[in-house]
Amino acid sequence: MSMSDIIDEVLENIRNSAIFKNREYLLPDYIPDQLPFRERQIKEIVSVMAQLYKGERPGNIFIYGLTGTGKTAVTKFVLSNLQKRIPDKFSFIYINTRQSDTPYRVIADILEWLGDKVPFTGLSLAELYRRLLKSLMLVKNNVVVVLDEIDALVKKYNDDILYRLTRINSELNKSKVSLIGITNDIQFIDILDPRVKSSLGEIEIVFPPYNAEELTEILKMRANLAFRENVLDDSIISLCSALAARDHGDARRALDLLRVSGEIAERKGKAKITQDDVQEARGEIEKDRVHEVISTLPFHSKLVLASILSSNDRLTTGEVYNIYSSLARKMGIEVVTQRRVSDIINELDMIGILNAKVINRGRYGKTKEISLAVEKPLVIKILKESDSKIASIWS
DNA sequence: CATCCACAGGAAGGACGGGGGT
DNA sequence: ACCCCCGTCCTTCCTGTGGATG
Repeated sequence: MSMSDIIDEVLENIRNSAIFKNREYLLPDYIPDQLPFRERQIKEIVSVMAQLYKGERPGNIFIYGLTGTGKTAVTKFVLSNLQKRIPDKFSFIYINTRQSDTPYRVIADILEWLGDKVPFTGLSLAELYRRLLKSLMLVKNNVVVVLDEIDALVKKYNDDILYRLTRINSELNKSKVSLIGITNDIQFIDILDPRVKSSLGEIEIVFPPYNAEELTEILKMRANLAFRENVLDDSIISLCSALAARDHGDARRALDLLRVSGEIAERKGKAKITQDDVQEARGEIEKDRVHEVISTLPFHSKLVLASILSSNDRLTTGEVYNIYSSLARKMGIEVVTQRRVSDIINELDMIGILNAKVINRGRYGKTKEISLAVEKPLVIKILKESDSKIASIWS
């Protein structure tokens, strides 16, 4: 089969889809031209950014809101629309600090965006800041830097990068930099250095979670764009919204759920999405997530996880460490310290594979109560196929 | 009511592999 | 060629702690 045949075939499949008219409208990175229930936030951001029109530096903005409350979509929406209207007044860069998760990467991203080629690693941070300043000197317009999910970056490192970025303007004369910081941790601002706090928190905007009715409305709009007629009725949309509303009103999850439900119905060759498809989609999304996080774990984290699987009860840190140690001994592998295992347990908790709760048992000490947060057979299956040494535990 | 358990979790730093600048 | 930097995973040493028990 030739290349163009393959392309034709894929296109043909899409044209023939009984379910989707245009699947892209349900993908997470699609920015709609309507953002319902966010008028107030849009207005606030625009009124701050309007300073750009006069060629002045807008105040730094700090945006809070849980995941899937439209923070990123609204910010991108406002900036790109503004860009269309006053293209010669400013430029902006969006950086997700979950992807670019070190100060080095963030600065490197800005430099690359400015057209400066920087090595993946090797330079000192000080050198990067020097280059950044040099490059910014040559920029004529104001620059808006959006830092999405900065709480993660600042917690992992410190707020030095924010401090430097907020201070950089004093070294620049032509163009000025303004920051938009996005976070889903409300308490985040408290851990900032007071100087950064006062500078970054010039304007604060809050994004409350969507409730079930609002989610329903949002899903309806997107469903109309994405699906063919009569593919789904309102009960499907309500179900997706209800499931997502239970999860702190996360619109992204709701959209994912709807899209995957559609994909499942399509794979089955059905013409309509049913409630069962939605339930199946839930399971599939969760499985993908678990697979993704477990298979990329370092070896000892996998081994710690495997240790926890060996019991159906809740375990303490000490018990986990004992099981882990004996597994490692059997396999002839050096153990890491209990201190490290304690951190590994926290990491596994963070990514939602375990539940680890600190408890006080009085006389019997302070420890963590650890249990599996996901389906055990699934974890075993993933561990087996991702590491042959660990697979030998169950053989 | 003080004690003391079984850890929690912070701080500092090191080994190592991937990558520089000059 | 030489020395330097970075991120990741890990160690060592440490101080802190809620509440059942004696």
